[in-house]
Order: sequence, then C-alpha cells, then structure tokens
Amino acid sequence: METDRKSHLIKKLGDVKCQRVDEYVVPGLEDEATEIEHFLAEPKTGHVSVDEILCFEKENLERHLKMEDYLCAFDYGWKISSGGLDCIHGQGGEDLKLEEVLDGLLDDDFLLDTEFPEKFSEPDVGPREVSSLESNSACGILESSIATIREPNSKNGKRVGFDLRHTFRSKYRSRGPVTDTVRPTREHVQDLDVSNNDEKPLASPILSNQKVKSSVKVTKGDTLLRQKRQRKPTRRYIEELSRNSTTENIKCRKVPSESRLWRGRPKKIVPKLEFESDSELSASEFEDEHKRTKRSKTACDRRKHQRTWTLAEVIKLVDGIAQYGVGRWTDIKKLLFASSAYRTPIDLRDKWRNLLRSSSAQIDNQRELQVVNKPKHPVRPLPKPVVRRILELATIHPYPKLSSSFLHRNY
DNA sequence: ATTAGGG
DNA sequence: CCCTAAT
Repeated sequence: METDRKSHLIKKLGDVKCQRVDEYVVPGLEDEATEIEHFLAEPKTGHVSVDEILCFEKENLERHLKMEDYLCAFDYGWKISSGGLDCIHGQGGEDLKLEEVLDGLLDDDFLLDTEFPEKFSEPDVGPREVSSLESNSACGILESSIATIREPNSKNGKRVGFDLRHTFRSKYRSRGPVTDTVRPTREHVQDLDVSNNDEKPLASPILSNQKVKSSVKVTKGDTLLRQKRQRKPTRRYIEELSRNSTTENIKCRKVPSESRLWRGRPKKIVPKLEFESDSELSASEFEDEHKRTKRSKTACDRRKHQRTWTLAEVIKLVDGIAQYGVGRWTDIKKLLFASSAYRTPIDLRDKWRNLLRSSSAQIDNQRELQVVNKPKHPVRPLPKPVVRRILELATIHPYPKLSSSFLHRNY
C-alpha cells in the first residue's frame, strides 16, 4: 500500500520533470493575475481580492511567485532585454508565443534562480492538506495543478499554453472586478493565513515521510514546525564547522541555514528537553534548505544566508505597510508573511528601509538608468508603480531617520 | 517581546 | 542580513 503510493508518486514526478516549461509553468499565470490585481487595487481601499482568497492555496507555491515577478515585469512594460521583446502588451505583443516569452525570461537574470522541474519536486501547500495529506499529498497537488493543463488538449502543449496565456491576459487586463471585493476583517485574514501556512513540511513527503508526520502533528501556528530543534548550536560550534570544511558550498548553505532557523523563533515553544536530533532534518527545514538561494560562492561567506526578495514579496510588504503602517512589522509579518518562515519582522523592516533608499535613488537616476541600462548592469529597477507607492507611503508614514530626505522631494 | 539604528 | 541598544 505504502509502496504503491510511493511508486505512483515517483512516476508522477517523473512525468512532471518531462513536462515542457511552457506546460507546467502555466498554472502560475492565473495566480499572477490575482497578485497583480491585488497590487493594482488601491491600497487604502479593500485590496484583498476574492480571487486571492480563492486561490490562496496556489499562491503559496514559491514557483508561482517566481513567475509572478516576470509577469509583473510585463505589466510594467519592462524590457525583456535578452529576448528582444520590447513589451508584452505592445502591438506586436499579441503575437508572441508563450514559449518565446519564457525564453526571454529565462535569459533574463531577473529572479530566475531556480530550475523549474526542481520546483515541482517540492510542493508546499496549505496546512489543511497536512492532516489528510500525509500519505498522498504530492499526488494530489501535482495532479491538480497539472491535470488542468493537460486536459484541454493533451496532444498539443503549445496550444494549451497559448490559450492559458490569453486567459491570464484577459484576466489581468480587466482590473474592474477587483475593486468591489469584500474587505476581509482582520480575523479573516488571520484565518486565511493560518490555514495558509505554506512553509509546512510538505516539501517532500516522498523523501521524509515519517518526519513530516512527526512534526506536523504539533503544527498549529507557524512556529511549531521547529519543535524538533531543541537547542541552538552555539556560535562557536557553527563557526567551527564552517572553518573545518571550507571546501564545499554544502557548508556554505547548510550551516547558515540552520542558524537562520534559530533566529526569529528563539525560545517560544522550545522545551527544555534536550535530545539531539540534528541528523533529523524536518521537512520544513529541508524545504528551507532546498530553497536557499544559490549564488556565487564568494557571496557565501559574507552574508551568512540570504534570500532574494521577489517582486511579489515586495508588493506584499508594501501592501502590508499601507494597511498597518510603518513600524508594525510584527503584525505585518504575522498577517501577510505567516507563510514565510524566513522573513522575520526585522527582515521586513530592513527591506522597507532598503526600498525607501532605492526608490528615492531610482527617482533621481531614472533617466540615467534607462540610458545606461545595458543588460550587463545587474541593477534591476523596481517597477515604477511600486516605486510610486513606496514613495507615497514614505510621505504618509515617515520612516525615522530617512523621512527627511523624502519630504522635500517631489516626484 | 519588539523596534530602531548601525554595521 | 546580523547585532545591539532601547523600550
């Protein structure tokens, strides 16, 4: 029985990996539509769209977020420099094939640091599944997200992709319905997020089945996942480790990853008991580790660990600040980033601080950037709408120590 | 426990 | 991102 499921799963995954990019990447498109709508909606009015609620499960998938960034970029008329595409919704844009677009995207260095097939091997979904999903989770997820794609025209992936693209486009173009959405109360949002905790140990039911179970049992909030970890390794220990094996990036990733997990959720639930379970990597940790950014080895030693912010995240953050105001980072974290085990409130604040800095700088250099914007320059500017909102918020909720530089600035 | 500031 | 002081 168990083996049956496993083999089924494996087969399923095999199928997935054979999928073409344009096929299995498509589910993210609709999602993106909701995200964009969400963003486009006026911050002060209700902007949690019904779509978002309905789709919140899908939204949890990190891979979707990745795609969102690109699609956001399209919305802002960004240039896909290497693809030779000017902007998707231009006149000629209508004729673009989805795969062409994706090709351009793949060449672009914008936030595409993860291979697609890999992403599907680490499905993370809402915890609601968690209970019933211990044995057959991955199957359900994969099937639901892929079957829909294959269904319409199983013979021709291209065609399917094309159609879906239109679905997406039409959806995000008509931003009308978004505005009249019901604004969820705080409680609603809370509920949503609680059941929405996407960093749940579903990363790889296949790989660490038992462990998932053990750590899921206690799961209720977003912090309980770490229960396995009883004791924080001493800093010396960590340093020792990284010094002893200067060799592989394995160390570069692993050590920081662990220390990262300690931060943010220090003692809350951690009992005094101590039995070392270091060898046991909980699913969430596995996922965490798995998703850890891959970058040059040189950067590894400087920043212990870092995860690049996606556009979607930035937008979410800006929205959160618009709602709750600057300074209430714990609230924002709990309500909007409950699904992200990383991104501590401090991270949010840091990000905001950086956003302020960069967006003001971007205003200054706007013209210069467009001229000098040879693809070589790794600086990818924020979409103007985002910058706009950031600056607006900056004036409304002045950030200590930085606000002065903004107030006398007119944009 | 959280936040502001600085590194 | 990390750390610390202050609240």
